Amino acid sequence: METTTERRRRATVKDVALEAGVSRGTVSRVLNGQPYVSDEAREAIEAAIAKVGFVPNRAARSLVVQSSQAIGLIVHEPHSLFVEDPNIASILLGANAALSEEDYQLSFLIADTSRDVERLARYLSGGLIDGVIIVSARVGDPITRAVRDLALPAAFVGHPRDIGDAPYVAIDNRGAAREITRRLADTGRTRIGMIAAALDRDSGADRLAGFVDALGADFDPRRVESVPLYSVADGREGMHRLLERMPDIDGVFASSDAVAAGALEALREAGRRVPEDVGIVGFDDSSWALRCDPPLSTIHQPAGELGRAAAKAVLAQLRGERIEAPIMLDCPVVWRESA
Amino acid sequence: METTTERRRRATVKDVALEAGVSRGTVSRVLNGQPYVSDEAREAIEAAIAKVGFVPNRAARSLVVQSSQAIGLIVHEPHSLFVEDPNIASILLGANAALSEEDYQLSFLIADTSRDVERLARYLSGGLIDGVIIVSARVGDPITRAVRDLALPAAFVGHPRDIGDAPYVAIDNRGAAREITRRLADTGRTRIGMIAAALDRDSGADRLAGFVDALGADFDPRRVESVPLYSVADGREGMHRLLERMPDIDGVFASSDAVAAGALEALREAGRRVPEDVGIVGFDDSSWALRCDPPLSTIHQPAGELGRAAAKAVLAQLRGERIEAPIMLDCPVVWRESA
DNA sequence: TGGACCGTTGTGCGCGTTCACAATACGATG
DNA sequence: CATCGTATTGTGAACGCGCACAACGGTCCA
Repeated sequence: METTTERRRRATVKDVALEAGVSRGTVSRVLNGQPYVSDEAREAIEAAIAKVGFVPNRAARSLVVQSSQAIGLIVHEPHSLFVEDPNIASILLGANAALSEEDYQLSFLIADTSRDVERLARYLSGGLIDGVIIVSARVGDPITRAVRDLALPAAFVGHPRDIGDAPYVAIDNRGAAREITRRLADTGRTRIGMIAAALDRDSGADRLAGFVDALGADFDPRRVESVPLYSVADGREGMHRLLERMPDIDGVFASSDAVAAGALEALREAGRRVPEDVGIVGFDDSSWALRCDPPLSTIHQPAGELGRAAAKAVLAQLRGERIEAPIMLDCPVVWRESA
Repeated sequence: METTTERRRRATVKDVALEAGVSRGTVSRVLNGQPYVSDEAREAIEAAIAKVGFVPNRAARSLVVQSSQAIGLIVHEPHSLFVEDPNIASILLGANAALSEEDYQLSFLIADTSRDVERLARYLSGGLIDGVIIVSARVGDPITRAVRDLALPAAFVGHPRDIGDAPYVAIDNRGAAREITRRLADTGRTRIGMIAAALDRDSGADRLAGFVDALGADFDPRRVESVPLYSVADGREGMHRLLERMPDIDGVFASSDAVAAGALEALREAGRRVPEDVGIVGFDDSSWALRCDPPLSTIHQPAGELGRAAAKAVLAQLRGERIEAPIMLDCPVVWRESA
């Protein structure tokens, strides 16, 4: 043993059996709540378990039943974004709640560097994880590939195009973006631009598509400024560039609340008033939305529910059920003061 | 098997051995990089591994070597706080980086409800986790007790009083609080109050102690408003109460940036200008600090480094090293515009 | 009294690894 | 040529558990 603290040998079923004066099989039966064990045997065993401080070895159990009662939630993101994004935490909590109800343990796995990705793939294939929830995957993501190769029960939050018919839970990003952009127009804005972030993933691309839909014939690619991440810094940068190209801009659709928060800073720096001079709307209804000044009009993204639904989808697969249709969740517009 | 997709039987060492025409022992040797295996055997085995798509079963390996190359990071927090707290994410990332370097997998475990706590304790004792990093434990925390009972290598971030001589990594909350409060006084504030959050944990209590230190003879318990959580809502609530009791207040030490953000809202609602009428300082230097208007003067908490150091402490214990002294990290004052 | 049946219990095997040991082959050395 | 050491390999046991099966003792009915 490698600790200095001389870790004492753990009690095993055999110890319990010995202590209780029964056989391993009987102990195993009470452990798993199976029938055919007499009351006196059960009591003796329970007493013995308490006495020797027995706790089943999960590795051994996993080995024989080929499952570990643990499911992973994988986030493949660069550092910075994860720290800033409150959505991920909510998804995590929602998934945990659903799993907890069925006595599954959630294990949150993060893939940061490419080295992480490799190690993670090994870990997943090691049999210590029964299924996975994958958040914010990109098209061509190596994690996605690894999961498919392992035929591991999985559910995606969001919908990268290359996951085949794997179950996913999502919102209608495109429709929501269309709706919120339209209402921006309905309130009288005529020179509307967009800061489009994360075009390399489905949510980003779909939000842009919704924007294009809404503008219809008025659409002009010069109205869109693209930035890599859903981050405050990128939002600010994007807004600055947009202001330069459209000095008379009077409406902005930022593809996330964080992006909107950055845009708000840029607008303030440029001396524009919100919502008087320019109206702005975000996406997510994260804690950013209320924290901004003025509070953001945005799309409510049910992050907790997404996590919960994804978890349930994985559990269903574990039970052998087949998930046919994607699970789509509602995401209403929340109208506040920024537009 | 429980999946509908007919998960194919995984290849085992035996399959590889058969394919390569050698014995299990030899396969095991190349798998673990041990000496005494001929070049031709090694090549044959590597080819066989690739051919049959072998990947070692971790449960089986864990069973015999009594270790799993995975360490847990436990956060025991009610929902809301975790979602709001950017520190936790940074700690997580720091720990992950350190573990990744030694090829350990980080598994993030959250304990939300009391049911979670129980399940978590079972999970930890199951042998699938070699050690744990514990964040934000309270005194008397059942998780702490479970970990001690298991004699699991552990490291705490922060310093609950009842962890005995378990290794921990922390900052000098008391000293930092003292320092920042003093500078509040040095800039001419004379009627200074504090919003003290989370007094049930060491960080909260120590920050209050530092405040008391700084005020010295001027201290009066009526200057302190206590709230349960490091949250924006509680900060706002606390500030409102403080304003009521000290209408002439001209300086506030909020025990975290989130609390300060809430206080800022309350001050704005009360029509006080910051920093002209009242100066305010926070604690953490989280993303809140820069996001507030005006930007917060605060204490820089090296969250990523805390996580990294805690991870290293756990790994050291796994190697059999004994961690004598607590690990203390620097936390400089960051002076901005809110005071 | 014999057999069928039921509840209850014990036993052996296998899950996929690693590890210690024995066994083998080969060359070098006396 | 016998002996020894060294490099390499195979084999059995063990890790802790669940499961299938056999075995036991008793009750009930014919």
